[in-house]
Amino acid sequence: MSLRIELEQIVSAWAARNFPDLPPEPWVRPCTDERHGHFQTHLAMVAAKATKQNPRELAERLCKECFPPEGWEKPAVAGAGFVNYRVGPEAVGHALDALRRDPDLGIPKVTKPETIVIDFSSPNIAKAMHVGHIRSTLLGDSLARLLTRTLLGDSLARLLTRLGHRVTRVNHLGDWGTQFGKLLLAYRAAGRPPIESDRAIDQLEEFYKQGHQHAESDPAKMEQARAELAALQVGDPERLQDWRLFCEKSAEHFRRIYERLDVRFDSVRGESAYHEDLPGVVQDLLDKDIAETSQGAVVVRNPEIAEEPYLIRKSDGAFLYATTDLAAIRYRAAELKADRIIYVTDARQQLHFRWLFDTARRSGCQAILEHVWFGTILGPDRKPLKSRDGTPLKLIDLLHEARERARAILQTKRPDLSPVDLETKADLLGIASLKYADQLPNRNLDYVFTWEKLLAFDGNTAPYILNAYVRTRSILRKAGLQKRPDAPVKISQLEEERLARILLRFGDAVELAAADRKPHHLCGYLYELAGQYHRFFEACPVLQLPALRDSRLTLVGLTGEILREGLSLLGIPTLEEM
RNA sequence: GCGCUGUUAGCUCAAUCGGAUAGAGCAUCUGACUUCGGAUCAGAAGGUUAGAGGUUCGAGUCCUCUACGGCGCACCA
Repeated sequence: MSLRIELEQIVSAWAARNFPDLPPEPWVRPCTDERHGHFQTHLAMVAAKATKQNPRELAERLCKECFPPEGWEKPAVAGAGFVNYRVGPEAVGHALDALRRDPDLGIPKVTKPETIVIDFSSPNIAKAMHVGHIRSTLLGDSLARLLTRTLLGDSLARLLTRLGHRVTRVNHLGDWGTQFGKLLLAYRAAGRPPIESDRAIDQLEEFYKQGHQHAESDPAKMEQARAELAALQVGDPERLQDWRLFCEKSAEHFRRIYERLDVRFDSVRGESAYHEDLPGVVQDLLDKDIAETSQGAVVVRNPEIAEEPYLIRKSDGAFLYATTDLAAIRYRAAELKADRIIYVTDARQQLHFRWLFDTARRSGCQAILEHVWFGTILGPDRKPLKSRDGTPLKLIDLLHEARERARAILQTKRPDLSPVDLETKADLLGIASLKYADQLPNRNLDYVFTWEKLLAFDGNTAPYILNAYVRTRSILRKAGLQKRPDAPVKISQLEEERLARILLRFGDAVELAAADRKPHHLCGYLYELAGQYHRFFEACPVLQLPALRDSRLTLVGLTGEILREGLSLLGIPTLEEM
């Protein structure tokens, strides 16, 4: 248990006894300025306001009645009614004893485990994955890891699986939309040529582009494209065969990218899987008087959301992605037993999801529905990031470039590496940097992408944190150890006490990132930890002082484990040396 | 027009659902290499948090208005 939580329990118990009407909130927080103390509570001021008492007097009382645990200093009142607490070195040592025995490294268990479906990534068939998919892919992956880890916990977790969230990662592929009419049109006009695996996606994109151009400029072609789609959707064998080919080739492309990113799914289920459910979904909404017909189409209305209605069936009888999403919710609630469904998409779909959730709830959906949205990745010109020719930047090119740049830097820093080693490390560093840089900014904001920032080695970057990790490994190697010793930690210097206190905050950081669905909180924590480790490293010799050696090696080992675990929650691998 | 969202140091970003003197990195300047890995560390400088009101012990954070930007508003996904 973290120092903060230990104190939190004491203070919140006092709050519950004396001010039962106050809404629960975390009363104990780390001080922003160490000079005030290590932890503070503003409880007295909030309680004073609610009960019209004097805040300083209340703070004095809190001080007297809320004894901190053994080994802490006496609390003190400051400012308008803050109460400050300071931990002593022995208490920090004791807390570390608990931390080093905790296989979960301080990550708390959820009290109410849920079955959670996370819908993320969702690329379209016959199109290369591009830069627009990266945030959803990485954010969704991190959320899945965070939510899983929060509950599952490492080894102890197997015993406690039933106490953890059960996370199902879903890739909802765009494999059934109107783009297939245009694609089929051009593909068949070209005589259905074979699709070659190594450039399959490029070929398919080219056909789509042709079909799109033709259809846009020629109403007759547009009509043909519509006919192609209709033929596919009623199950024409030849079109179906073509469609399957497109899906297969696209799946290979996705698989290669997910493999490189180390992202996996429990369920890959495209829009086509819901095709047969759609008439029933619309009929059900009509039966329940949630939907109505309007100008030949079927719509849902809710003036609280918008004037314009939500379209679930076109006047020509075709269905839309709204309909598919409604069908998917039913499937996930009924078949996957989801208590909660989390959608990870860009900000532009907010209105769609408001409609979707509202409609689903009105039709009786019990699952909690959540839209976790994120901003756009911008180029240096503050416009959405594009490749040189103006098309969306392809993910595969992004990964390639990341590796090239990482290799170039490695070659100057580590000319001694063997070619094989160089390749492996360049690949890992490139991907680690890319993943970290993408998850560092608050997901709600647009952010500006630059290669310089991405692969920089100083500042808040993956290489900086990995460097700290590598140094922890290096010291243990030098000490002749495979893993950390498990010795009591004796705090003797300020820089090691600071390091220890940060280590003890890991659980809080993970919990915050998971609760907020914002992995960037974890990035901030890891950066702080890596920075403090570097300062500790400067100030505190580890191997030279026999009396402190085991204690400090334990601290070093714990730092390494938490860095590794934290990075892995972000989907970022570590390496033993770089 | 309606709605969502944003504006913090020259640049890129933080700030734990209202807490103490708003923090980092880059860029600029100054130091520390007989190193447990210098891909590091120490320090300087840089701010009226877009602007104006309001709420209160306390506002970058909440409310109102204004300015500027991004995005979305049936028959694409």
